[in-house]
Amino acid sequence: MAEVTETTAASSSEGQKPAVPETKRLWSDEVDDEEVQPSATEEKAVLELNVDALAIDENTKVNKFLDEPEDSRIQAVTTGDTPYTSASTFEDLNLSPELLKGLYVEMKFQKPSKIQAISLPMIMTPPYKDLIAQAHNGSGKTTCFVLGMLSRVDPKQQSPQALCICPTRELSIQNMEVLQKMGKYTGISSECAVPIESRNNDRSRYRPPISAQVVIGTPGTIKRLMSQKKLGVNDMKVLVFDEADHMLAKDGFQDDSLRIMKDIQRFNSHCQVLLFSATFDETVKNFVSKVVKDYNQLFVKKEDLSLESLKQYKVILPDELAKIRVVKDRILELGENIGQIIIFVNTKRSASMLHTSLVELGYEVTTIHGALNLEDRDKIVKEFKDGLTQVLISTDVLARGFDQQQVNLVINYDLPVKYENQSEPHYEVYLHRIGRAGRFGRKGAVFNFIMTDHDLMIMRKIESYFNSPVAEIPSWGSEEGFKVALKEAGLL
DNA sequence: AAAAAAT
Repeated sequence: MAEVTETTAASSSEGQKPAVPETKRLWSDEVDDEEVQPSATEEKAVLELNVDALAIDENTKVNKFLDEPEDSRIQAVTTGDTPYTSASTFEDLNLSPELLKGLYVEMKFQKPSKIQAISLPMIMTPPYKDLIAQAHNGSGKTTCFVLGMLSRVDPKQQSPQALCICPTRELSIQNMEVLQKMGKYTGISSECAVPIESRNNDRSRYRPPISAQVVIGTPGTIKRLMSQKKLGVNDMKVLVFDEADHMLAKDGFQDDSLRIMKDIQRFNSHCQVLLFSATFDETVKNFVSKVVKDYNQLFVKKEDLSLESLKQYKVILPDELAKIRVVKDRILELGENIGQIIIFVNTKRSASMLHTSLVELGYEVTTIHGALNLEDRDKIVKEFKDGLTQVLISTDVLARGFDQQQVNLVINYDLPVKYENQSEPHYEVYLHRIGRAGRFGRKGAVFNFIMTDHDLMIMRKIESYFNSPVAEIPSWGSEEGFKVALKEAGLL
Protein backbone atom coordinates (compact mmCIF):
# COMPACT_ATOMS: atom_id res chain seq x y z
CA MET A 1 0.00 0.00 0.00
CA ALA A 2 1.11 3.50 0.72
CA GLU A 3 4.67 4.20 1.59
CA VAL A 4 5.59 5.80 4.81
CA THR A 5 8.27 8.30 5.55
CA GLU A 6 9.24 10.10 8.64
CA THR A 7 10.17 13.69 8.70
CA THR A 8 13.08 14.16 10.99
CA ALA A 9 15.56 16.85 11.67
CA ALA A 10 18.09 14.78 9.82
CA SER A 11 16.16 14.31 6.61
CA SER A 12 16.65 16.21 3.40
CA SER A 13 15.96 19.87 3.36
CA GLU A 14 13.92 20.52 0.25
CA GLY A 15 11.00 19.19 -1.69
CA GLN A 16 9.70 15.69 -1.91
CA LYS A 17 11.42 12.58 -3.11
CA PRO A 18 11.10 11.43 -6.72
CA ALA A 19 7.86 9.84 -7.71
CA VAL A 20 7.48 6.16 -7.14
CA PRO A 21 6.12 4.94 -10.43
CA GLU A 22 2.37 4.45 -10.51
CA THR A 23 1.91 4.24 -6.78
CA LYS A 24 2.27 6.68 -3.94
CA ARG A 25 4.52 9.60 -3.35
CA LEU A 26 6.68 10.16 -0.40
CA TRP A 27 6.75 13.10 1.81
CA SER A 28 10.12 13.63 3.30
CA ASP A 29 10.97 17.08 4.25
CA GLU A 30 12.54 18.79 7.10
CA VAL A 31 10.70 21.53 8.84
CA ASP A 32 11.84 23.56 11.75
CA ASP A 33 9.27 23.81 14.43
CA GLU A 34 10.07 27.17 15.81
CA GLU A 35 6.77 28.12 17.17
CA VAL A 36 5.69 31.63 16.75
CA GLN A 37 5.26 33.50 19.92
CA PRO A 38 1.58 34.06 20.44
CA SER A 39 2.02 37.47 21.90
CA ALA A 40 -1.26 39.09 20.98
CA THR A 41 -3.62 37.26 23.30
CA GLU A 42 -0.98 37.02 25.92
CA GLU A 43 -0.42 40.75 26.18
CA LYS A 44 -4.12 41.36 26.30
CA ALA A 45 -4.64 38.86 29.06
CA VAL A 46 -1.69 40.08 31.05
CA LEU A 47 -3.07 43.59 30.99
CA GLU A 48 -6.32 42.44 32.43
CA LEU A 49 -4.90 40.31 35.18
CA ASN A 50 -5.94 41.49 38.57
CA VAL A 51 -3.60 39.20 40.40
CA ASP A 52 -0.05 40.35 39.83
CA ALA A 53 1.25 36.92 40.47
CA LEU A 54 -0.66 35.52 37.55
CA ALA A 55 1.19 37.63 35.06
CA ILE A 56 3.93 36.18 33.02
CA ASP A 57 7.00 38.27 33.54
CA GLU A 58 7.64 39.97 30.23
CA ASN A 59 11.39 39.87 30.73
CA THR A 60 11.75 36.22 31.49
CA LYS A 61 8.84 34.86 29.53
CA VAL A 62 10.89 33.57 26.67
CA ASN A 63 13.41 31.75 28.77
CA LYS A 64 11.04 30.60 31.41
CA PHE A 65 8.02 29.47 29.51
CA LEU A 66 9.06 28.85 25.98
CA ASP A 67 11.01 25.69 25.56
CA GLU A 68 13.22 24.80 22.67
CA PRO A 69 11.30 23.72 19.62
CA GLU A 70 10.54 20.07 19.94
CA ASP A 71 12.09 17.68 17.50
CA SER A 72 8.98 15.73 16.78
CA ARG A 73 8.59 13.26 14.01
CA ILE A 74 5.49 13.26 11.93
CA GLN A 75 4.83 10.38 9.61
CA ALA A 76 3.40 11.47 6.31
CA VAL A 77 1.72 9.32 3.72
CA THR A 78 0.44 10.79 0.49
CA THR A 79 -1.40 9.18 -2.39
CA GLY A 80 -1.52 9.99 -6.08
CA ASP A 81 0.86 12.08 -8.17
CA THR A 82 0.41 15.45 -6.57
CA PRO A 83 3.75 16.77 -5.38
CA TYR A 84 3.66 18.69 -2.14
CA THR A 85 6.38 21.00 -1.01
CA SER A 86 6.54 21.95 2.60
CA ALA A 87 5.86 25.62 3.22
CA SER A 88 8.72 27.26 5.04
CA THR A 89 6.97 30.62 4.91
CA PHE A 90 3.35 31.67 4.62
CA GLU A 91 4.26 33.35 1.31
CA ASP A 92 4.85 29.89 -0.14
CA LEU A 93 1.15 29.22 0.11
CA ASN A 94 -0.20 31.70 -2.45
CA LEU A 95 -2.53 33.26 0.06
CA SER A 96 -4.40 36.46 -0.65
CA PRO A 97 -2.73 39.63 0.66
CA GLU A 98 -5.66 40.10 3.03
CA LEU A 99 -5.15 36.67 4.55
CA LEU A 100 -1.39 37.20 4.89
CA LYS A 101 -2.06 40.46 6.65
CA GLY A 102 -4.33 38.64 9.08
CA LEU A 103 -1.61 36.11 9.83
CA TYR A 104 1.09 38.69 10.45
CA VAL A 105 -0.81 41.62 11.90
CA GLU A 106 -3.65 39.98 13.82
CA MET A 107 -2.21 36.58 14.70
CA LYS A 108 1.38 37.85 14.99
CA PHE A 109 2.63 34.72 13.28
CA GLN A 110 6.02 34.72 11.68
CA LYS A 111 6.27 31.37 9.96
CA PRO A 112 4.33 28.12 9.79
CA SER A 113 4.78 25.57 12.55
CA LYS A 114 5.78 22.07 11.56
CA ILE A 115 2.30 20.67 11.18
CA GLN A 116 1.26 23.81 9.33
CA ALA A 117 4.19 23.64 6.96
CA ILE A 118 3.38 20.08 6.02
CA SER A 119 -0.40 20.05 6.05
CA LEU A 120 -1.25 23.39 4.45
CA PRO A 121 0.13 22.53 1.01
CA MET A 122 -1.78 19.23 1.18
CA ILE A 123 -4.97 21.08 2.01
CA MET A 124 -4.57 23.82 -0.56
CA THR A 125 -3.20 22.00 -3.59
CA PRO A 126 -5.68 20.68 -6.15
CA PRO A 127 -7.20 18.15 -6.46
CA TYR A 128 -7.94 18.92 -2.80
CA LYS A 129 -7.59 15.49 -1.34
CA ASP A 130 -9.03 14.56 2.01
CA LEU A 131 -6.61 14.66 4.91
CA ILE A 132 -6.25 12.89 8.23
CA ALA A 133 -3.83 14.90 10.32
CA GLN A 134 -2.46 14.14 13.74
CA ALA A 135 -0.20 16.54 15.57
CA HIS A 136 0.80 17.32 19.12
CA ASN A 137 -1.34 19.30 21.46
CA GLY A 138 -0.70 22.99 21.18
CA SER A 139 1.20 22.70 17.91
CA GLY A 140 -1.12 24.84 15.86
CA LYS A 141 -3.68 22.50 14.32
CA THR A 142 -6.42 25.11 14.51
CA THR A 143 -4.45 27.41 12.26
CA CYS A 144 -4.18 24.60 9.72
CA PHE A 145 -7.85 24.10 9.20
CA VAL A 146 -8.92 27.70 9.78
CA LEU A 147 -6.42 28.89 7.18
CA GLY A 148 -7.47 26.01 4.97
CA MET A 149 -11.09 27.07 5.15
CA LEU A 150 -10.36 30.77 4.62
CA SER A 151 -8.12 30.14 1.66
CA ARG A 152 -10.56 27.88 -0.11
CA VAL A 153 -13.58 30.14 0.25
CA ASP A 154 -14.46 32.27 -2.76
CA PRO A 155 -15.04 35.70 -1.21
CA LYS A 156 -17.35 36.70 -4.04
CA GLN A 157 -19.73 33.82 -3.53
CA GLN A 158 -22.13 34.53 -0.69
CA SER A 159 -23.10 31.04 0.46
CA PRO A 160 -21.76 28.45 2.92
CA GLN A 161 -18.53 27.02 1.50
CA ALA A 162 -16.75 25.68 4.56
CA LEU A 163 -18.10 23.84 7.56
CA CYS A 164 -16.30 22.89 10.76
CA ILE A 165 -17.78 20.55 13.37
CA CYS A 166 -16.49 20.54 16.94
CA PRO A 167 -17.39 18.40 19.95
CA THR A 168 -18.29 21.23 22.31
CA ARG A 169 -19.86 24.62 22.24
CA GLU A 170 -16.76 26.14 23.87
CA LEU A 171 -14.45 24.79 21.20
CA SER A 172 -16.73 26.02 18.42
CA ILE A 173 -16.68 29.51 19.87
CA GLN A 174 -12.92 29.44 20.34
CA ASN A 175 -12.35 28.29 16.77
CA MET A 176 -14.70 30.97 15.52
CA GLU A 177 -12.70 33.61 17.35
CA VAL A 178 -9.53 32.39 15.67
CA LEU A 179 -11.23 32.42 12.28
CA GLN A 180 -12.54 35.93 12.68
CA LYS A 181 -9.21 37.23 13.82
CA MET A 182 -7.25 35.55 11.07
CA GLY A 183 -9.78 36.44 8.40
CA LYS A 184 -10.32 39.99 9.61
CA TYR A 185 -9.15 41.64 6.38
CA THR A 186 -10.68 39.13 3.99
CA GLY A 187 -14.29 40.18 4.37
CA ILE A 188 -15.26 36.53 4.59
CA SER A 189 -18.45 36.06 6.59
CA SER A 190 -18.87 33.45 9.27
CA GLU A 191 -21.41 32.11 11.68
CA CYS A 192 -21.25 30.03 14.81
CA ALA A 193 -23.89 27.29 14.83
CA VAL A 194 -24.21 26.33 18.48
CA PRO A 195 -27.17 26.27 20.83
CA ILE A 196 -27.86 29.80 22.02
CA GLU A 197 -30.45 29.57 24.70
CA SER A 198 -30.67 27.03 27.40
CA ARG A 199 -32.98 24.30 26.38
CA ASN A 200 -35.84 23.53 24.10
CA ASN A 201 -36.26 26.62 22.10
CA ASP A 202 -36.37 25.85 18.45
CA ARG A 203 -36.07 29.24 16.89
CA SER A 204 -34.18 27.90 13.90
CA ARG A 205 -37.41 27.26 12.06
CA TYR A 206 -38.03 30.98 11.89
CA ARG A 207 -34.56 32.18 11.18
CA PRO A 208 -33.35 33.25 7.74
CA PRO A 209 -31.17 30.75 5.88
CA ILE A 210 -27.46 30.88 6.58
CA SER A 211 -25.56 32.89 4.03
CA ALA A 212 -22.26 33.02 5.91
CA GLN A 213 -19.34 31.60 3.97
CA VAL A 214 -17.83 29.70 6.89
CA VAL A 215 -19.89 27.90 9.52
CA ILE A 216 -18.46 26.46 12.72
CA GLY A 217 -20.56 24.59 15.24
CA THR A 218 -21.64 21.53 17.17
CA PRO A 219 -23.15 18.38 15.61
CA GLY A 220 -26.72 18.70 16.86
CA THR A 221 -27.25 22.27 15.76
CA ILE A 222 -25.58 21.70 12.41
CA LYS A 223 -27.62 18.57 11.82
CA ARG A 224 -30.81 20.38 12.57
CA LEU A 225 -29.97 23.38 10.40
CA MET A 226 -29.20 21.00 7.56
CA SER A 227 -32.37 18.98 7.91
CA GLN A 228 -34.41 22.17 8.05
CA LYS A 229 -32.60 23.29 4.91
CA LYS A 230 -31.43 26.44 6.61
CA LEU A 231 -27.85 25.41 5.92
CA GLY A 232 -27.35 24.64 2.25
CA VAL A 233 -24.50 22.35 1.26
CA ASN A 234 -24.51 22.85 -2.47
CA ASP A 235 -21.43 25.06 -2.53
CA MET A 236 -19.62 23.36 0.32
CA LYS A 237 -15.92 22.99 -0.51
CA VAL A 238 -14.42 21.95 2.82
CA LEU A 239 -15.74 19.94 5.72
CA VAL A 240 -13.57 19.95 8.84
CA PHE A 241 -13.83 17.73 11.87
CA ASP A 242 -11.94 19.16 14.80
CA GLU A 243 -11.04 16.53 17.42
CA ALA A 244 -11.86 14.10 14.65
CA ASP A 245 -11.16 10.92 16.58
CA HIS A 246 -13.83 11.84 19.06
CA MET A 247 -16.20 13.08 16.39
CA LEU A 248 -16.00 9.71 14.66
CA ALA A 249 -15.86 7.45 17.70
CA LYS A 250 -18.74 5.23 18.59
CA ASP A 251 -19.01 6.75 22.04
CA GLY A 252 -18.47 10.17 20.57
CA PHE A 253 -20.43 11.71 17.74
CA GLN A 254 -20.07 9.02 15.12
CA ASP A 255 -23.72 8.91 14.10
CA ASP A 256 -24.12 12.67 13.80
CA SER A 257 -20.82 13.06 11.99
CA LEU A 258 -21.56 10.36 9.43
CA ARG A 259 -24.99 11.75 8.84
CA ILE A 260 -23.63 15.24 8.18
CA MET A 261 -20.89 13.89 5.96
CA LYS A 262 -23.27 11.78 3.92
CA ASP A 263 -25.81 14.55 3.54
CA ILE A 264 -23.14 16.80 2.14
CA GLN A 265 -21.73 14.15 -0.15
CA ARG A 266 -25.15 13.33 -1.51
CA PHE A 267 -25.43 16.80 -3.03
CA ASN A 268 -21.79 17.53 -3.40
CA SER A 269 -19.39 14.73 -4.15
CA HIS A 270 -16.21 16.80 -4.25
CA CYS A 271 -16.30 18.34 -0.81
CA GLN A 272 -12.88 18.00 0.79
CA VAL A 273 -12.89 16.37 4.22
CA LEU A 274 -10.24 17.33 6.78
CA LEU A 275 -9.80 15.40 10.02
CA PHE A 276 -7.66 16.88 12.77
CA SER A 277 -6.76 15.61 16.23
CA ALA A 278 -3.85 15.02 18.57
CA THR A 279 -5.03 11.45 19.10
CA PHE A 280 -6.29 8.63 16.88
CA ASP A 281 -6.49 5.28 18.59
CA GLU A 282 -6.31 2.13 16.45
CA THR A 283 -10.05 1.54 16.38
CA VAL A 284 -10.82 5.05 15.23
CA LYS A 285 -7.93 5.04 12.80
CA ASN A 286 -9.32 1.94 11.13
CA PHE A 287 -12.81 3.29 11.04
CA VAL A 288 -11.74 6.67 9.73
CA SER A 289 -9.84 5.18 6.85
CA LYS A 290 -13.06 3.59 5.68
CA VAL A 291 -14.98 6.82 5.91
CA VAL A 292 -12.67 8.94 3.79
CA LYS A 293 -11.34 7.75 0.47
CA ASP A 294 -8.07 8.58 -1.24
CA TYR A 295 -6.69 10.69 1.53
CA ASN A 296 -3.33 12.01 2.64
CA GLN A 297 -2.34 11.38 6.19
CA LEU A 298 -0.05 12.65 8.90
CA PHE A 299 0.53 10.61 12.02
CA VAL A 300 2.61 10.75 15.18
CA LYS A 301 3.67 7.66 17.12
CA LYS A 302 2.04 7.49 20.52
CA GLU A 303 5.42 7.31 22.22
CA ASP A 304 6.32 10.62 20.60
CA LEU A 305 3.12 12.27 21.64
CA SER A 306 3.83 13.40 25.19
CA LEU A 307 5.20 16.87 25.20
CA GLU A 308 8.83 17.20 26.21
CA SER A 309 8.33 20.51 27.89
CA LEU A 310 5.62 19.13 30.15
CA LYS A 311 6.75 17.55 33.42
CA GLN A 312 4.41 14.91 34.81
CA TYR A 313 4.18 13.84 38.44
CA LYS A 314 2.16 11.52 40.59
CA VAL A 315 1.18 12.17 44.17
CA ILE A 316 0.24 9.24 46.41
CA LEU A 317 -2.52 10.21 48.83
CA PRO A 318 -4.30 8.25 51.56
CA ASP A 319 -7.81 9.62 51.25
CA GLU A 320 -10.00 12.26 49.77
CA LEU A 321 -9.41 14.83 52.45
CA ALA A 322 -5.73 14.61 51.62
CA LYS A 323 -6.52 15.41 47.98
CA ILE A 324 -8.19 18.63 49.00
CA ARG A 325 -5.38 19.47 51.42
CA VAL A 326 -2.81 19.01 48.70
CA VAL A 327 -4.70 21.22 46.29
CA LYS A 328 -4.97 23.86 48.96
CA ASP A 329 -1.70 23.71 50.89
CA ARG A 330 0.77 22.39 48.37
CA ILE A 331 -0.45 23.97 45.19
CA LEU A 332 -2.74 26.92 45.69
CA GLU A 333 -0.63 28.26 48.53
CA LEU A 334 2.55 28.37 46.52
CA GLY A 335 0.92 28.50 43.17
CA GLU A 336 0.57 32.24 43.07
CA ASN A 337 3.25 32.72 40.49
CA ILE A 338 2.81 29.60 38.45
CA GLY A 339 0.11 30.92 36.17
CA GLN A 340 -3.35 29.51 35.72
CA ILE A 341 -4.43 26.05 36.82
CA ILE A 342 -7.03 23.60 35.55
CA ILE A 343 -8.20 20.81 37.86
CA PHE A 344 -9.83 17.94 35.97
CA VAL A 345 -12.41 15.69 37.59
CA ASN A 346 -14.44 12.81 36.16
CA THR A 347 -17.95 13.80 37.08
CA LYS A 348 -20.10 16.86 37.56
CA ARG A 349 -20.69 15.79 41.14
CA SER A 350 -16.99 15.53 41.80
CA ALA A 351 -16.65 19.01 40.30
CA SER A 352 -19.28 20.56 42.56
CA MET A 353 -17.94 18.78 45.60
CA LEU A 354 -14.41 20.03 45.08
CA HIS A 355 -15.70 23.48 44.27
CA THR A 356 -17.62 23.66 47.53
CA SER A 357 -14.67 22.41 49.55
CA LEU A 358 -12.24 24.93 48.12
CA VAL A 359 -14.65 27.83 48.38
CA GLU A 360 -15.28 26.94 52.01
CA LEU A 361 -11.56 27.13 52.58
CA GLY A 362 -11.61 30.62 51.21
CA TYR A 363 -10.28 30.07 47.70
CA GLU A 364 -11.68 31.74 44.66
CA VAL A 365 -12.18 28.97 42.18
CA THR A 366 -14.63 28.62 39.34
CA THR A 367 -16.10 25.45 37.96
CA ILE A 368 -17.43 24.43 34.58
CA HIS A 369 -19.40 21.40 33.44
CA GLY A 370 -22.22 20.56 31.10
CA ALA A 371 -25.01 20.89 33.62
CA LEU A 372 -24.52 24.63 33.99
CA ASN A 373 -26.66 26.86 31.87
CA LEU A 374 -25.08 28.22 28.74
CA GLU A 375 -24.77 31.78 30.02
CA ASP A 376 -22.80 30.61 33.05
CA ARG A 377 -20.56 28.43 30.92
CA ASP A 378 -19.77 31.38 28.68
CA LYS A 379 -19.11 33.63 31.63
CA ILE A 380 -16.78 31.22 33.38
CA VAL A 381 -14.75 30.56 30.26
CA LYS A 382 -14.53 34.26 29.52
CA GLU A 383 -13.37 35.15 33.02
CA PHE A 384 -10.72 32.47 32.87
CA LYS A 385 -9.53 33.52 29.41
CA ASP A 386 -9.39 37.13 30.54
CA GLY A 387 -7.19 36.11 33.44
CA LEU A 388 -9.73 37.17 36.04
CA THR A 389 -9.69 33.75 37.67
CA GLN A 390 -6.68 31.59 38.40
CA VAL A 391 -8.11 28.19 39.17
CA LEU A 392 -10.67 26.39 37.08
CA ILE A 393 -12.27 23.08 37.99
CA SER A 394 -13.53 21.27 34.92
CA THR A 395 -15.00 18.04 33.69
CA ASP A 396 -13.84 16.74 30.33
CA VAL A 397 -15.93 19.42 28.64
CA LEU A 398 -12.66 21.36 28.39
CA ALA A 399 -10.34 18.37 28.07
CA ARG A 400 -9.97 18.86 24.36
CA GLY A 401 -8.81 21.86 22.43
CA PHE A 402 -9.25 24.52 25.07
CA ASP A 403 -6.46 26.99 24.42
CA GLN A 404 -5.30 29.27 27.17
CA GLN A 405 -1.61 30.04 27.01
CA GLN A 406 -1.29 30.96 30.68
CA VAL A 407 -2.27 27.50 31.90
CA ASN A 408 0.96 26.03 33.25
CA LEU A 409 -0.42 23.47 35.63
CA VAL A 410 -2.96 20.70 35.16
CA ILE A 411 -4.16 18.53 38.01
CA ASN A 412 -5.81 15.18 37.42
CA TYR A 413 -7.85 15.13 40.60
CA ASP A 414 -9.46 12.00 39.18
CA LEU A 415 -7.60 9.91 36.63
CA PRO A 416 -9.41 9.46 33.32
CA VAL A 417 -10.74 5.92 32.80
CA LYS A 418 -12.84 4.33 30.10
CA TYR A 419 -16.50 4.09 30.89
CA GLU A 420 -17.00 0.63 29.48
CA ASN A 421 -14.05 -0.67 31.43
CA GLN A 422 -13.06 1.23 34.53
CA SER A 423 -9.78 -0.61 34.82
CA GLU A 424 -8.63 0.77 31.48
CA PRO A 425 -7.17 4.27 31.45
CA HIS A 426 -8.58 6.66 28.92
CA TYR A 427 -5.27 7.36 27.24
CA GLU A 428 -6.59 9.85 24.77
CA VAL A 429 -8.40 11.91 27.38
CA TYR A 430 -5.26 11.84 29.53
CA LEU A 431 -3.22 13.25 26.70
CA HIS A 432 -5.77 15.92 25.87
CA ARG A 433 -6.14 16.99 29.48
CA ILE A 434 -2.43 17.41 30.10
CA GLY A 435 -2.14 19.18 26.77
CA ARG A 436 -4.08 22.11 28.26
CA ALA A 437 -0.76 23.07 29.84
CA GLY A 438 2.37 23.66 27.85
CA ARG A 439 0.72 25.29 24.87
CA PHE A 440 3.11 26.10 22.04
CA GLY A 441 6.06 24.44 23.70
CA ARG A 442 5.74 26.36 26.95
CA LYS A 443 6.83 24.78 30.18
CA GLY A 444 4.21 23.14 32.31
CA ALA A 445 3.53 20.61 35.04
CA VAL A 446 0.95 17.89 35.62
CA PHE A 447 0.02 16.41 38.99
CA ASN A 448 -1.80 13.10 38.99
CA PHE A 449 -3.57 12.22 42.22
CA ILE A 450 -3.25 8.58 43.20
CA MET A 451 -5.53 7.55 46.04
CA THR A 452 -6.16 3.82 45.57
CA ASP A 453 -4.31 0.78 44.27
CA HIS A 454 -6.60 1.01 41.31
CA ASP A 455 -5.41 4.54 40.63
CA LEU A 456 -1.84 3.34 40.81
CA MET A 457 -2.53 0.60 38.30
CA ILE A 458 -4.18 3.10 35.94
CA MET A 459 -1.22 5.43 36.27
CA ARG A 460 1.26 2.67 35.49
CA LYS A 461 -0.64 1.74 32.37
CA ILE A 462 -0.57 5.32 31.23
CA GLU A 463 3.16 5.54 31.81
CA SER A 464 3.91 2.47 29.80
CA TYR A 465 1.48 3.31 27.02
CA PHE A 466 3.19 6.61 26.28
CA ASN A 467 6.56 5.28 27.38
CA SER A 468 7.03 8.29 29.57
CA PRO A 469 7.81 7.69 33.23
CA VAL A 470 5.98 9.89 35.70
CA ALA A 471 8.02 10.94 38.71
CA GLU A 472 6.58 10.42 42.17
CA ILE A 473 6.39 13.24 44.67
CA PRO A 474 8.00 11.71 47.78
CA SER A 475 5.51 12.81 50.39
CA TRP A 476 2.18 14.52 50.02
CA GLY A 477 2.54 15.91 53.51
CA SER A 478 5.63 17.96 52.89
CA GLU A 479 5.94 21.09 50.88
CA GLU A 480 9.43 20.33 49.71
CA GLY A 481 8.61 17.74 47.06
CA PHE A 482 6.09 20.01 45.38
CA LYS A 483 8.52 22.90 45.30
CA VAL A 484 11.21 20.76 43.79
CA ALA A 485 8.78 19.45 41.20
CA LEU A 486 7.56 22.87 40.21
CA LYS A 487 11.10 24.16 39.99
CA GLU A 488 12.09 21.21 37.88
CA ALA A 489 9.16 21.96 35.61
CA GLY A 490 10.39 25.51 35.31
CA LEU A 491 7.44 27.08 37.04
CA LEU A 492 8.99 28.38 40.23
C1' DA B 1 -20.53 9.01 32.15
C1' DA B 2 -18.48 13.78 29.80
C1' DA B 3 -20.82 15.80 26.21
C1' DA B 4 -24.43 17.75 22.14
C1' DA B 5 -29.06 18.41 21.54
C1' DA B 6 -33.58 16.61 20.97
C1' DT B 7 -37.61 13.73 22.45
